[in-house]
Amino acid sequence: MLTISQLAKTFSISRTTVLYYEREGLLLPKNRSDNGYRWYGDLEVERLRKIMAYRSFGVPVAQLYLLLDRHDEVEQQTVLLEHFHALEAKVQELRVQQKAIVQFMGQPELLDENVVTKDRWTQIMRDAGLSDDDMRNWHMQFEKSEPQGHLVFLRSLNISEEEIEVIRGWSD
Amino acid sequence: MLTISQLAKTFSISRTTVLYYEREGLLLPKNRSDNGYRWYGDLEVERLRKIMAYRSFGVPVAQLYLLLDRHDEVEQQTVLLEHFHALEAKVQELRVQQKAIVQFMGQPELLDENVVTKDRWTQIMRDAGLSDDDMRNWHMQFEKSEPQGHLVFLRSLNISEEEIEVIRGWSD
DNA sequence: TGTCATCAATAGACAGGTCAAACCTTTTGC
DNA sequence: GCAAAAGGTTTGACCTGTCTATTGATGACA
Repeated sequence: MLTISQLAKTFSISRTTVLYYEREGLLLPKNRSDNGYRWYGDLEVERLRKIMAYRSFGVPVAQLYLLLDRHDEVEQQTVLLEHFHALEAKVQELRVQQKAIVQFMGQPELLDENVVTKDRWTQIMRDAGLSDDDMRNWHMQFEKSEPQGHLVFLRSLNISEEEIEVIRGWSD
Repeated sequence: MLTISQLAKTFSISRTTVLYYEREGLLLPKNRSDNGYRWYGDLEVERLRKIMAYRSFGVPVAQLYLLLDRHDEVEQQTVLLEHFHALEAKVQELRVQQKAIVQFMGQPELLDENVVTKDRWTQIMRDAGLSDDDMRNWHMQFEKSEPQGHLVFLRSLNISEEEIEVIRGWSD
């Protein structure tokens, strides 16, 4: 049996967070001693372990009850799948922003400034602290997730088609 | 010359948002009439257009001054690039969560109690052809990239706290 | 001059999740 | 038996960006 602070320490979270979960109806103490202290047993530890796991998936606290209280596996799988799609939607949102940035940087006439050349881009990335490997990984990730945007970007650097093919081929 | 509400309507944002940008020192009215009304000219409209563009890239308001006030293009490109990487980091974070969900949905018993024990997990990894050193490296990698997830995993194996500390300490 | 729209300035709400702090009571340890 | 530590409850801060609400003054129009 653990006190609230012991429980919190076990999971490297704060006492307040445990209280927050209790307020949300997610994690009730097994019982209270006469002095009002909360006591948590194995079941509660197990339950918090699940909560931490689901939270690490990014599942909102407000949806945890769907995964903890209902034991309908199909329902749970559905909830997780929906959350998965929600994550995907966020990713796509970020990708759109990345794409917009790349297009913007590749078309500096929007800023009435100079064209970004390959050398200039390389220097920019180097100044940002990226190693050659970092750049290679960056291109591979870009190619994998947004091949069209990557192509547009590479063309904007006035790189030869041959070199573009080489860079895009890194992902294979 | 536009009033604040006209300006806001032009960009489909609220008047309050324009005031917010002013409070942040990003967009000052060209002048004020005797009654205190704000008046915005072409320069201010153009400036707000840029603000809206950068915001659509997801650049935080707190960083906009780096892109608006400084006309060092290298500096601006660097800011945008750093933001690009910040977006990439967020994407990777979401991808890790997605991956965890997939793995979990494939093996939900991992979160059930007393199913996968340390011995069984060790056997699974051994069956998969991993040596002791491989497992050690696996844990170190896991701890380095996803300490919280690693902790959840180790606890799921019902390993003693002491042993967990040892394993997590391998990364030091 | 009354009425309605619009402006100014300020304050607070909201979202989500966690933590900190304040203040009071109980237990613990020397 | 006193002080530290840890428990209780409750409230607020943090983050970011935008919105609503409030109150009071001004402008335009009939």
